[in-house]
Amino acid sequence: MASDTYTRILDTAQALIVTRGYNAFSYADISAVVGVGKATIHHHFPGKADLAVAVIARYRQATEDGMGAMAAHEPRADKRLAGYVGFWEQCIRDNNAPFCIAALLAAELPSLPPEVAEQVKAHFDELIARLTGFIDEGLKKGELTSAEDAERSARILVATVHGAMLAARVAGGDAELYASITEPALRRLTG
Amino acid sequence: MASDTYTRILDTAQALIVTRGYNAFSYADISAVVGVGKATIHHHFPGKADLAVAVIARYRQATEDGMGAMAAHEPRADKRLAGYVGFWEQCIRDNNAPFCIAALLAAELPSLPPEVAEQVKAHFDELIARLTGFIDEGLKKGELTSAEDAERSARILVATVHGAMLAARVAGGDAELYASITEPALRRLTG
DNA sequence: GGATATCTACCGACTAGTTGGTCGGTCGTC
DNA sequence: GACGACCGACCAACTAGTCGGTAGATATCC
Repeated sequence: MASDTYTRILDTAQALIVTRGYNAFSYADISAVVGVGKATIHHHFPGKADLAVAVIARYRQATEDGMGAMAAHEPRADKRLAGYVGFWEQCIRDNNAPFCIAALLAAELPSLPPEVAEQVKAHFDELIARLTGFIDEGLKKGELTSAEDAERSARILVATVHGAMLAARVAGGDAELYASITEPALRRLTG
Repeated sequence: MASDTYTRILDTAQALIVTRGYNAFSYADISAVVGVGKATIHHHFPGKADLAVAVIARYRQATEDGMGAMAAHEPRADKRLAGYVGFWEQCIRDNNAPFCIAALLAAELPSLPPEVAEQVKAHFDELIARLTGFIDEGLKKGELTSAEDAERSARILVATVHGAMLAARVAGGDAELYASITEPALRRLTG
């Protein structure tokens, strides 16, 4: 039973990590935003690494849920991939979570506590596995075309999406730029 | 005339930023590596932002020099692009500077001092401009083929390279993985 | 040529503020 | 009366940055 404060700490931590990364956010920052003492944060999450792990674990779950829902409700592989790519375009446009936490933390990976790094790696594995599944299915059903095998296509797509996020961030949160980079990558699969 | 200490501080700062990012390295770290007092670092670089700006400025110059040398000595556009993509593959393989500083700092952009952020943006602009020039020339000479215009192709290539760096870092510095992602992106242009 | 002034590189010791984290304790609820 | 949520006060370690000062090279003046 996640309490309200618990969830708000998690939300705030997630937002802070998305904009600043792991090393540049502090308990004091969260304390100020949530309006609760620093000790309270330690009560829910003993250490900073615990907090970060909880954030990514929840993020992984949300991703899995989203992917699962897509697998259940959207039969066409091309539309599934468009859904994944388009999801981030919308995030950048709305500026609510304009970056993939795991991608950001991946950049900082060598300076991350081991538990946190493991979560990041796990997210990448899951994401690649999901998309590989979608692409594999799409290739077999003829909804997608690719010169490469499914896994490699998935890795290329994810890399392009992450690189496009970076480009959009440098351009001040330019969702159009993100779209103009990812659209050809998507079209290369959907034909 | 850049003194020895000055250069070593710069080198160390660059190495630290590449592995940890801007927010997770300190004057004390550099002090310990270079073997000079913290005050000495402040003597050469008054503030942390000054140091970071100097690092990226030098990095930008090195990039421009490298790109210029390629433009001068390598006439074929396809080989120029392969040179750019292959450069990073070698960096990852040698593990000397296994990540583009500007790409790493781009992720941290919202938490960067404005002067540093500006340098990062400037690097991206220069890099895109250079590659756009290469691709534009290559398209006209028939050495390259692309469904998109030169600038867009350049942005796609850069995004793929940066995303592939991220993937390689997550995979523990896997240069093969980097190559397997970037190679198709390159082949899409070189035909 | 010798005394003097200036400059650069460098350092130890310090500061104010922040970091993640601990402690003992209070409050309300079950 | 036990328990979870919460808090203020505290801590040692670290942060970027400052200060006054030293050693050595170089330039200036007589």
